[in-house]
Amino acid sequence: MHDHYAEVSEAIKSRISDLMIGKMSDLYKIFGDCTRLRILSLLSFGKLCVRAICEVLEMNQSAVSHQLKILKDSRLVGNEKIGREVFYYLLDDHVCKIISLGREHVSEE
Amino acid sequence: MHDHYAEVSEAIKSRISDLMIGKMSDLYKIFGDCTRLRILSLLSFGKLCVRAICEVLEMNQSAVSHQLKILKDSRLVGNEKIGREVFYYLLDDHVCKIISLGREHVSEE
DNA sequence: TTAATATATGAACGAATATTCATATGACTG
DNA sequence: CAGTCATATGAATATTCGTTCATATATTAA
Repeated sequence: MHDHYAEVSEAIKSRISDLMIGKMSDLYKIFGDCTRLRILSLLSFGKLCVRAICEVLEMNQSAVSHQLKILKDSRLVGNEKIGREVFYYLLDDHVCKIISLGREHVSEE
Repeated sequence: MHDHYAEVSEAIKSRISDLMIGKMSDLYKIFGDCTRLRILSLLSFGKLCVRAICEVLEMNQSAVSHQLKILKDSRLVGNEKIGREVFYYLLDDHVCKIISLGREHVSEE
């Protein structure tokens, strides 16, 4: 039987903390849904109100609002109410970078 | 009522294709699970066999193998059989970059 | 050959979650 | 004020998905 202690202990040292892993996987989960990704991709163009997002995505307003809430709770987007419309916009630079990297990756297949 | 046609049409033009969005969200889904992320993080250290991964993660061998299969099917890892052990390793540079970006993001909170 | 070890995999189960429906709130309009 | 429009949200439903259990395959050891 092969002894794994050496490689395992080095691996443990190089391990990212479980707290960090949890936060990171939560972040990726956000990106791991078509609707949210389409919303983020749209918002990389600029500020849009909910109805505009629904029109482009051809989706139920309720579904879109639910996902916008998730994006807002995770602080990836912000919003601003003007009259009875609510405009959403990207809050974080990493969003664009992460989307770019993902796009690069799937383009190279 | 506000007219959205201008902003919506610009948004549509800037939109990533749905096929692309689907592939991208599939990629992020992979990262959106603690177990898979921990495995990828471990493998960024170097090649490891299944049992070593199980030991570090303190997880069921079956659970780990199932996740390794998902990682392999999505071509993020490769493997090599030596004797009765199977060693897994990272296949793609984007993996490390995406993990780095995610780590940066969650670190800045 | 028999036993033990390393890994893979199908099925079952439970947990997480995206969408829809119904409805509530709040703002503008006439 | 009454009606309409924009958005938010709780509940229900359906589906996806991670883990476990049982078991199969393959390799090494005795």
